[in-house]
Amino acid sequence: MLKYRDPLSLAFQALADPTRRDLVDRLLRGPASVSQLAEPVDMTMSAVVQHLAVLEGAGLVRSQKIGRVRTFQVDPDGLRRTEDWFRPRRTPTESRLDRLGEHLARSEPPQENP
Amino acid sequence: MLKYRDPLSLAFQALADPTRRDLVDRLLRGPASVSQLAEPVDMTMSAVVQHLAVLEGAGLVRSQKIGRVRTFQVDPDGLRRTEDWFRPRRTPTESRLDRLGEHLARSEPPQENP
DNA sequence: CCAATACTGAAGCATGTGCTTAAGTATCGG
DNA sequence: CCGATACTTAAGCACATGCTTCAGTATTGG
Repeated sequence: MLKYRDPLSLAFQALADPTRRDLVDRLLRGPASVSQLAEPVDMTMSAVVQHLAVLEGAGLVRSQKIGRVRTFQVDPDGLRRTEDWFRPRRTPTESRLDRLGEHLARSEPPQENP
Repeated sequence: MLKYRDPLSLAFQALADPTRRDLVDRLLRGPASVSQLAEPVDMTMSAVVQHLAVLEGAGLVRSQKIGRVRTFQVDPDGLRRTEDWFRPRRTPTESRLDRLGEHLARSEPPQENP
């Protein structure tokens, strides 16, 4: 079939599995090794590694290996690019608020609880 | 396996297919019948109907049948609920702008290009 | 050094997915 | 009424996915 190889399809596909979304959530709290990621999950490390490969293939996480430990972390750009699919597809009512938000974001840096 | 039945998984799964995203895009320009949706797509109407069933099962579109014509339209809430998964998962830098947007959206109705 | 640790990779099984074809069932227009 | 229209549904095929087991390969601590 060889048809779902575009980045958006890969990302949505990756997020369609609750185990993988849990892994993303874990990684949002900070980088973690394969063992650390596998520990709370009720399946073999092998399966977790396969899930991580899907997430990495979708550009949602990245990893690097130091010694025998591979450490994963979220790729914020991957998440943002996926979320960006929705923005131009909001209904007009939602879009008006949205355009305001973008306008303000462009014009003034925000204040943290002034 | 029977494991991907939660609404979020269904929605992401539905959006993981380019044909289905195209159908959503078509429907964002206005409601359409099955025939109208199937016409520009290079596959049988049967296949398109199956794609539409996936989208409807995921709560991304709705349909009603009048006479022999079934008309589909986007369900904006379904799309918004799916997009909402990303919001609390943005990195801190992005989140600051985001919280500003929400704050402003709550306080003042926007002006259209004054 | 060498056994424990931390993955890695291949094979295999059960199910799920994306199509097609083919045979329906309603409704409508004349 | 009756043929065209507009779906609907079921069966079946090829390939994808989510696991498991099992057999590796590097690293590392003592």
